[in-house]
Amino acid sequence: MKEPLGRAEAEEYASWFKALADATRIQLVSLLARRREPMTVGEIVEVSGVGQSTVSHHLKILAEVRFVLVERRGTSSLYRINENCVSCFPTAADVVMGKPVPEPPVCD
Amino acid sequence: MKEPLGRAEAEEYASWFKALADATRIQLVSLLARRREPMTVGEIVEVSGVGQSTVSHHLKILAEVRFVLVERRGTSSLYRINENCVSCFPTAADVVMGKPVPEPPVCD
DNA sequence: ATCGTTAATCGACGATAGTCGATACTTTAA
DNA sequence: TTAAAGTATCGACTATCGTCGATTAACGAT
Repeated sequence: MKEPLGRAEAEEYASWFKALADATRIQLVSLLARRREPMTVGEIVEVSGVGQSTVSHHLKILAEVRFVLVERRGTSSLYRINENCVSCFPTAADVVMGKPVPEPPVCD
Repeated sequence: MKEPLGRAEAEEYASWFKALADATRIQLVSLLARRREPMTVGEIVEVSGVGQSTVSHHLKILAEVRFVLVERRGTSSLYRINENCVSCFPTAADVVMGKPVPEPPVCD
């Protein structure tokens, strides 16, 4: 029988799911996904109604697993969905099947 | 343009991902997935090395989203993976594409 | 160089979540 | 009915997380 996941792998898997385990982050992802163009933090703050520092905090978490990509343009930061990461994001079936934990893809 | 997810839907999505956003729960799922037969809480406690009340607590969380199914047999509780739920578990792409939040499937 | 704009970081607070030991509950066996 | 076994729940503690306001840092314009 195949061995169950060790603690280290389990934590790696969990860190992926943690990125989407918050309603605010789900909303930010949903918002970015519905805009063709990248959005600045200020725009996101306006539309979402969440505080600026809070938005920045959540975007950082999403960026750490490369779910979103950031590009600095002048004094602004442009955030957009990383389509590559969306497709590499692990599924529940991956956990059950014991698939190796994906690494966040390196992009631009 | 399609509307981004509202708060209520975002929280429903988040509650799915929260179920797998903990390393211990990932390990329990992984363990159950690799055993053909259902396991009792006692067996899971032995193999996982986690305290009995902690195991019970995590199994309850997994059962609430029907990721695992429980069947009482005598004084024991038999837990097993719910294959239906594994396949209906939302993916990151579902969030991005604005797919309706899945309902945990009703089983047996 | 300074000022204004934008975003990231810091510090603090309350809320939530994970863990454990102890206790209560449920079911079977005697 | 009692006792024993197995599990769920409770209470407490700690750690982590989400949020906000304030501050700092980075950049462009004047």
